[in-house]
Amino acid sequence: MPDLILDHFIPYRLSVASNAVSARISQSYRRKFGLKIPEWRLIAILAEQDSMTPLDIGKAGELDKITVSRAAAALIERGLVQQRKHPGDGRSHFLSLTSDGRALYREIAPIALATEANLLSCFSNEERTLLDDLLRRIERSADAA
Amino acid sequence: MPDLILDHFIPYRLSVASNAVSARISQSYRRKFGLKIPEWRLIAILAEQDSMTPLDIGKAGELDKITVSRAAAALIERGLVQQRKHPGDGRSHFLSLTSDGRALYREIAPIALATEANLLSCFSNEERTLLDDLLRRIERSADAA
DNA sequence: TCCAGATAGTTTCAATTGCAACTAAATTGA
DNA sequence: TCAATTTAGTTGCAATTGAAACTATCTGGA
Repeated sequence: MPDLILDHFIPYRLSVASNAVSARISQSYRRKFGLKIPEWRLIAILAEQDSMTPLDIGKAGELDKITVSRAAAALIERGLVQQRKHPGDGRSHFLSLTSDGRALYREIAPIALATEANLLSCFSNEERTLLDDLLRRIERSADAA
Repeated sequence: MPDLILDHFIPYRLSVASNAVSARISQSYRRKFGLKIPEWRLIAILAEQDSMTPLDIGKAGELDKITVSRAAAALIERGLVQQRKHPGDGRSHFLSLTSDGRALYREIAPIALATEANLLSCFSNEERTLLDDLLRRIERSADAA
């Protein structure tokens, strides 16, 4: 009856692949470091940018403001992130990693990269780049509409 | 400091792309037909296979048994899916679409395909096939570990 | 200047999810 | 044969998530 074959339906394939990868990755962040995915993402962003407002973190990491707010609160509580006043805007503030936060990042980053390498072990470099590119394009396409 | 660039980290790209696509797609199922993603997926599976047990549906669609159970209950409630006894196993049962369910499927399927076509409108056929293939491989890789 | 939006971030509350416990039926093996 | 274990599916409860309301601050125009 159907001309739609779920098994070849790209949104389905994408969701299944993403779930499988997320499950695999988040397990290791969670078990070893007690971090949820948004928390890990926030750390990774701050490691690249040093100091940012929650709003900019959200933009940089596709996190909504509620998620950023909660992740930041949890990380501040654990002493991994610190807050300081935004000089020009009293509603906002800057977030940055503490030295504990940076130390944690230096522990996790290699593991994250190794996990990724493992996931992609059967991919050539071209394929890897291609996947990155295709994912970006489909994402842009989805956002557009 | 980091050798990990979030923006090129494949698990991140995958998650962002999948979320963008899911958001786009689920909105249309939800608004037009009042279906959640697992409900839609269950319908799509039954449209292909005609009659299956919840267990087999779960295997076919990467849904866990709780999700299948709840989706099926909701669809039965709406008269889109029906249950009948499993002759050989009293613990289980068969699920299939009712004629209303099939009618709904015939409405949604073309929309789903059109949405997919739209998402992939800037992809060549080769790229499309390639994406499917790459997603399958990374998924297998993630499941393996 | 000061009031009417607009904006940053947080909190509250309701919906969704997922684990673990549960029921019921089937299978295994002494 | 029948008790112990396994399996199919459901349900109850706790954690996660997200939308909308809220607080505090900022901006722009009379």
